[in-house]
Amino acid sequence: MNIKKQPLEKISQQIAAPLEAIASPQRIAILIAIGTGEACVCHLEAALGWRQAYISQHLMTLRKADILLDRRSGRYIFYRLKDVSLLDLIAASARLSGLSAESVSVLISTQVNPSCECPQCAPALISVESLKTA
Amino acid sequence: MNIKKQPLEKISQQIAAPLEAIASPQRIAILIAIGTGEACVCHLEAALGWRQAYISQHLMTLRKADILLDRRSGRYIFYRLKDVSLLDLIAASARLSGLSAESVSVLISTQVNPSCECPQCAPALISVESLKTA
DNA sequence: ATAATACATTCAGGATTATGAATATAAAAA
DNA sequence: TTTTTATATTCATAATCCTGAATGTATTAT
Repeated sequence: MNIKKQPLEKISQQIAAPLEAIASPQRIAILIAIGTGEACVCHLEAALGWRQAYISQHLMTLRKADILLDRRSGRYIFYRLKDVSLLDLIAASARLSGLSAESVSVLISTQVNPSCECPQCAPALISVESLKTA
Repeated sequence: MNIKKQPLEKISQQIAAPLEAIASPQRIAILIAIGTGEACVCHLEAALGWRQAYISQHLMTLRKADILLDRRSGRYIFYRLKDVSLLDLIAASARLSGLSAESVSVLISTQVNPSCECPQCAPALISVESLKTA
């Protein structure tokens, strides 16, 4: 055994730390909405239908727990998962709840929201708009 | 697509349910102490060094969340994980905290506690005791 | 029947969290 | 420079949770 056996109490505390941040319906919805890509706050507003301040608070919790990374681009701030394997953890948790892996992955893949006008989603809308004025 | 797309809000609520029960240092310690085997409350008392009532409360939380199963045998009640893959979820969460998979698995494998006299641990002690009186 | 053992439940206070309202900041546009 | 846009932060409070103390219940032993 070349691994020093740490006390169970200390280990379980470290394991619990990220889980405590993740274990909330709101933050799991946010993490799924971000998925493997990036999302700005306004995208999440459109995707989730919540007020901006509320979303920012949950994002702050996830950032403090070292789960999210952020990147500024102009006046947008894009969030992404620090470790994409977190989605596997969410999938594993879904299995525990009796959900199929697909019922989650279907949601993760929807990156573009028609009611969102952020740089991530807008390109899909431009063609539609330009048709009207043409 | 033959899967009906459920609303994100509902899905994330279902996913969060078990996580909310698990996401606590105390209950993760209990789950690791139970591991792939069975444990009675008195075993957990010895393994964790907590008072009995405190342990029972956390066990109740895990039972309500449908994470643990219990089996009565005489005056002992043995708890076990309903789904052993939960340990994979804990391992995945340990990885997120920067812990090695081994640092957790080492703890999971320690099923016998010398300071516990429950039926699970006593067999290992009998030989030691019988040597003294022989 | 009484006592002892193993475990569960209830209760209560302090600590923490969730959520909304209001406000602040930082970048870009006018 | 003023305004607008996108996002962050602070504050307050109701709700929840953690934890310990006390007590209840079920099973076995005497």
